[in-house]
Amino acid sequence: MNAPTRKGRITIQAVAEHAGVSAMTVSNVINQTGRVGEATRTRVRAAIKALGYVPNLTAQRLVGARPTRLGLIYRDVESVFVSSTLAAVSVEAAARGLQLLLRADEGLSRERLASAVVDLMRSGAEALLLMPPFAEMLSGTAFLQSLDAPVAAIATAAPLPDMATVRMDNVSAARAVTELLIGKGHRRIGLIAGPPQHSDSLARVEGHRAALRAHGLTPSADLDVAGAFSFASGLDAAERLLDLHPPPTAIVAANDDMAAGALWAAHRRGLDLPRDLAVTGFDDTLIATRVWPALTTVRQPVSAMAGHAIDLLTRAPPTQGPREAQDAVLEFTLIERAST
Amino acid sequence: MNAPTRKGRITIQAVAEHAGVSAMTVSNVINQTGRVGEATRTRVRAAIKALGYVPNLTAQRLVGARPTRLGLIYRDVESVFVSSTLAAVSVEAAARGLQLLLRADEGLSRERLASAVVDLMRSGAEALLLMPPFAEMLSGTAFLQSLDAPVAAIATAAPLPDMATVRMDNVSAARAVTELLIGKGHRRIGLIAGPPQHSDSLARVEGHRAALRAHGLTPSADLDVAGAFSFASGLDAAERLLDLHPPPTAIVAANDDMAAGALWAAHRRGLDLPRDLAVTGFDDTLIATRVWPALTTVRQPVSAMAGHAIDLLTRAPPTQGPREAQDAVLEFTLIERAST
DNA sequence: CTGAAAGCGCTTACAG
DNA sequence: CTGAAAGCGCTTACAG
Repeated sequence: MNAPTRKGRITIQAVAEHAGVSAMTVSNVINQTGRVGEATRTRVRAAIKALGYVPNLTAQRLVGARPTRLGLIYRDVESVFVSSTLAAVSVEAAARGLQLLLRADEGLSRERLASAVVDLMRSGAEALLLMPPFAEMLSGTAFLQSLDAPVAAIATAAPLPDMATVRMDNVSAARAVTELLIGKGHRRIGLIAGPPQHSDSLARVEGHRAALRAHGLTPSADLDVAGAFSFASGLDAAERLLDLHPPPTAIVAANDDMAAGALWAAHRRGLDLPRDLAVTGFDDTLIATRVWPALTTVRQPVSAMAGHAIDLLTRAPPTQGPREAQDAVLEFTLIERAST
Repeated sequence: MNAPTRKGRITIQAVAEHAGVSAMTVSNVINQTGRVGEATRTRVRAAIKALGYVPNLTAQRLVGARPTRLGLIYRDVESVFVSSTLAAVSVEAAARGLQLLLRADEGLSRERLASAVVDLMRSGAEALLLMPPFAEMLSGTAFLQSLDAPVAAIATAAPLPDMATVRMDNVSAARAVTELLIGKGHRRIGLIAGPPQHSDSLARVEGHRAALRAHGLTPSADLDVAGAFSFASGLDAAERLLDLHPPPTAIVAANDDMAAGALWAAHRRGLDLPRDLAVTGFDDTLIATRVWPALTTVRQPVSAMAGHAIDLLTRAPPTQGPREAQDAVLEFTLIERAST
């Protein structure tokens, strides 16, 4: 098996000569643009195959109209969810031959976020991929309006008027989780919420409460504790819940990291899980199957979301006045494991 | 705050006009190549700043000699280590404005691996980043010799003759882990090894045995169990170790995922950790601080390794006969947590 | 020290 | 249906 040498790279020109046509016709065949005769098309395809031609993405990009460089703002890489999402976005972008430009923004200020986005665009980003809380922070701002590039968000709770969204139904998913617990006889269920800046976090709280109400249970204030999506915040929140008299028999956490914290709090007190306490997570990150006992959780289809959002971003026709925002809702899966 | 529009992007030409020089001089200032007068340099820099100019990477790439597209082969994305490494490589590559081309290869065949690499090069990869077991599989082959592109590997156990390597001292790290346990009085220590195709895995076994010998302990065959770096394999291996009479008082696992499996085996038997059993991992992945109890482990500087390897790859002078392989050894950190 | 010219490998209007 | 020409935004020899 021989490796292709760098200099000997096959160009569109070589294919054109081999097929006895112009480079432009080869381009037309590849991009399925323009009308090309069936015979010519076949001949060009044969030449491409014979020479093992692969278009040079860089050249394609230099001139192409479609966005090929994606900007992504992220925060909290230490979080398993963010780390996995970054990996998923990378894989999906690479699979489409796109370049990814990343920028961390740990602040909560709109100003700083906007300047991070500007930097990203200056560095060559031609489309913007967001996730909570950035999507919510930017939505509705004049800054976003002034951004002459397609924008999409994944994992938001609801469609947004000024950007494409790809998401799952967080309310229904959270409702399903709590109903699972109610079905198992739990009546006193603690909730560890996520940060209010994240719309998905709020939707999960809403779903939880809807399930309680639907089953004639009154959501009580002392059973609702605020968290921040972090492991440490989950641990703290669970400690407070377990200090109640009587303590809850189950804890619903708005993500896996906080659920892992709840497991720790239970272990510290020597509780027998799930007999003394049931715990649920959200996202089905890698840790869900590593902690003890394994977490009942909701699988969020992150890779599919990322791929879908990227497709919306790169297939969007080049800017031509205000586009109507698209919205896609992907399926979630409730996964029952040993923690309930 | 205003966003830059796509069409209005500032080019090298604009900077040149603003500074009253040629585009080539601007290029020379940016790339610090060629001799440019101090006054001119200052003027150009001012123009760059005034206009907020950022070079167009795509154009730079089309013509540039240095590799700007990195190929990476990976496997086992479900593994926390691999997922984090992918995220780390993405971040490091993006920080340098490089494009990452990914390809999964789940097989163990050299043929398939080689054809995956060829595909990657055909798609435009100009340099190749490897990790175990791929680095070991390719090293010494004629195929690698025929590859006209720089190659680097991270996380191998030893330098390799035909590629650059960036790694840590796995032998010393594993030795330190086992000595920590010996220092705490453990004399009967079980080992869950990783797959033999990974050189780092073998080095960890070696370090463990060296520690035993150094303290007059005889490595016994029944205490050494084979694993595969996966959680499930760690669980299985630990079950076998705990079935021994007498069982070990400590288990050293060659990575965190297998250590998590060992924790599960212990929990299933109702053992009190670390009193009844101490467990150690390796890598300090995200799960190390989520499992209960938190794992004593070795932090492998993955991001730094990735960054360093990428620098070696992209700063290498364009192919000019056989290069001597470079090797860098980064520091590890032994982290003691509640599992020991 | 500085620049005019050629070219990287494609695609996009525009002709024919 | 097919092609000649221009151009995307840079950098690289080569002059001066």
